[in-house]
Amino acid sequence: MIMSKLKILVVEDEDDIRDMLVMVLEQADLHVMAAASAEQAWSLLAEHHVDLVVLDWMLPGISGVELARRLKKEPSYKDLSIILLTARGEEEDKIRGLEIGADDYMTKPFSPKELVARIKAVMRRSGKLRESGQLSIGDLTLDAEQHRLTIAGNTLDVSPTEFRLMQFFMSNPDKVYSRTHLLDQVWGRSVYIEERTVDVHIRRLRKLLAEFGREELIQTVRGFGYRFSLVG
Amino acid sequence: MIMSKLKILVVEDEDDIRDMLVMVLEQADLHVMAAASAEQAWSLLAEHHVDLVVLDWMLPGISGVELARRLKKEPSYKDLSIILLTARGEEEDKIRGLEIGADDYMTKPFSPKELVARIKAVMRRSGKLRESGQLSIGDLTLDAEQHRLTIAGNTLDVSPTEFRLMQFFMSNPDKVYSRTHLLDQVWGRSVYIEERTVDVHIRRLRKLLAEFGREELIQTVRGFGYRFSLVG
DNA sequence: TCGAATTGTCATAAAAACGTAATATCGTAT
DNA sequence: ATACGATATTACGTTTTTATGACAATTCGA
Repeated sequence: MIMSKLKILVVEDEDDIRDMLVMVLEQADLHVMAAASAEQAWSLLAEHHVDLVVLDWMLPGISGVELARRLKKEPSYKDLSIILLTARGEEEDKIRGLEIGADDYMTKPFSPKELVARIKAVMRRSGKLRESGQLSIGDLTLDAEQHRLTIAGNTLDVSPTEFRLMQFFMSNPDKVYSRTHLLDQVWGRSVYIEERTVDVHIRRLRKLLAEFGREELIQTVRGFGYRFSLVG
Repeated sequence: MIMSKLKILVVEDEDDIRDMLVMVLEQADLHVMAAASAEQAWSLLAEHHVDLVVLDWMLPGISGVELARRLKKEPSYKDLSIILLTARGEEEDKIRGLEIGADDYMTKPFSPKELVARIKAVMRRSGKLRESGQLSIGDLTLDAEQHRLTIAGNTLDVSPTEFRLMQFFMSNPDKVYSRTHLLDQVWGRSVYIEERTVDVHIRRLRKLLAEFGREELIQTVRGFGYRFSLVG
């Protein structure tokens, strides 16, 4: 299926960083626009459809936080996702950023890889990222378009959260993920949820898989987290 | 992604230069140790697995050249790479250095960038620059990402502590470690645990390895500790 | 608006991992 | 060959971690 690229707007006043961001995101096959100020960003947003804004916290004039607040107030931008870039680990910033309505945040310096991963995660959660057609592992098939999970032809009746969890696992098989990581990727960083909640969802998935004798696909790695893998 | 860093030993008597080197190399995401003399270097090498030595040509006492010569004579260090630092670009030094068996040389002053580049180049040549997060020794493979330990394809079911112990051994093969050292490295310096406890964990690992006839990989060195090695 | 489905949390059960001590073996210097 | 110190092995109580079932709050449709 052909699908137009996701459109990202980068708002960052420092030229070097902005250029770097643009390059990184274009590399990741995203459609990128850039603005050096909140004002410029505002007019670009008015003219172009944008899926997600990568927004620097500190901007001259109207700050990133303020812009985020205004965007979130505007009903026409309710589908717009926002990722805030904050300077080194200011815990308070994170909290305020998420309160304002940002979907995620990143602290500088960050790895390009992580930024792209977070953008995709945010997009996936907001349903803007159509993960390419089908994912098949063993006799499990996850069809993102149909939002359907089948095992040897039988449809599994999974809830939305379980579906996203399974989607994450099947997109990243064989690797161990901590509960924290799973919460970040599947639930998003803008919600605070107990780590143990992951266990419960894992159990629900396993219960479904068990009906077809495939519960061993989701493996516990004691002390670390969970892994999805065909091999025991 | 977790990936065992390349381990570098800097041997340089001048404090300023040594500190600078350490800083530069750490910046480049290398695991760095430092020694001020050949003697100190020798004992560090005995205790830690090191991939490459950055060695000053002129050292008080045993000179860098002499240390290089001795290292190259020692069969247990045959996989150790050496980069010599010489004061001026004396062509003669260069020749002697390479004759001795150094893998590369650099003349002071040099740019940090160049040093890092040469280190990577040497490592690449000797095949130590691994791309994946895998550690393979013989038919044993430890994959940090998957958090999985396999022997000839079969997954070994190891507990968290055993996994870390194995990870340490496989990152530092062919060297003897005392129980104290193992406790420090694998359990952490902050816990107090009986030395004999190490024996028990060693046994548990051996028991697993024995299922595949590989229990001799972990060897007892009476009076000193344990060693992980392919050679009996 | 009323119910079914979904979701997060908690309490408790169950399992796995750990460290220690007791005992058996082994290695080696007399 | 023997005794002594070091290592191997086993068993066991405790602690840590995970699994599970129930429940209340919330969401989502019908």
